[in-house]
Amino acid sequence: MSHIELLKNHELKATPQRLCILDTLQDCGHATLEDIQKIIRDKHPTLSLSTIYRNLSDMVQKDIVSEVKLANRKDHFEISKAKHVHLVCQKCGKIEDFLIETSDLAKEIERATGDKVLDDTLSFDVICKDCLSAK
Amino acid sequence: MSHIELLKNHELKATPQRLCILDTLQDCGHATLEDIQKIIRDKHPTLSLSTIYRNLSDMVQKDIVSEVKLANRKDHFEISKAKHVHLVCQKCGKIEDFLIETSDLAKEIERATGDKVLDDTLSFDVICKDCLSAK
DNA sequence: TTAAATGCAAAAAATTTGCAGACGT
DNA sequence: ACGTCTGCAAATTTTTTGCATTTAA
Repeated sequence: MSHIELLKNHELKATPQRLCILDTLQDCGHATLEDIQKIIRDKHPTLSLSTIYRNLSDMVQKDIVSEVKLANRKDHFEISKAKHVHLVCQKCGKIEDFLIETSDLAKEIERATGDKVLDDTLSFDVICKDCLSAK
Repeated sequence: MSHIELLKNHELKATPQRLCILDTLQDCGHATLEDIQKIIRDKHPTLSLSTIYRNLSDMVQKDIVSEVKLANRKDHFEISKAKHVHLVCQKCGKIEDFLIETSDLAKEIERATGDKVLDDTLSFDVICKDCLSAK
């Protein structure tokens, strides 16, 4: 689905600013607010900071974009996609995605607590393959 | 271990301010910076905001306190303890801890990626038992 | 006694808001 | 044409810092 459709499907106008933000997220995979500002400053120098704030916030509300919170790192934003685990390399800082079935854990929690598990976000701190082999 | 020992073991002086912050975290289990300010304002009205910031930051550095980042919620602080999962109720906002063995997941990730998994932080969004039965 | 810690006030950084004009549909 | 969206500047909120004084060890 194109970003234009994506926005329209969520009752948001497909403005160049919003498309620019989405393109940036698409290119980066993960990006902090700072990253986004910096990248956008080149492509679209007149795009204001408040517009970035407002649109990220709106798109997170609409669940077009996800805000990813990780320990010891600035918050990242990304285009919402299927559930995955974040692998955060403590050496080089790279963040990999890893698709995984976590429903067994969810089931176990439901059994033990009586709660209903809705959704999950999971991250692991790792030393990535590249950093391991660089030693 | 007392909070005094806890601080001394980490080369931090056991000041009344630090003890007050730790007591507050102990009582609350989880607390946002705002919570901490509010609670401390009563017990110890002269404890300054910058001291709270500085000490939380120092104690997180020393790993006495953990900063818990959760999607769509303000960051929480808590006294560091054994690894556990956070269950965040989307209805009432309550956060429960749930001790669980996640090493199988870690193993699976290591096998599939070649990374070394160091540590984990995991949270699940739930509707808690109480909210479920309140319907 | 002495290095570390605190409070205060001020600075800096991050985020939000109001509003007049521009723009997507 | 209409209501939404934007840029700008200003307001607000959050976090950090410098420094004189106090305090734990």
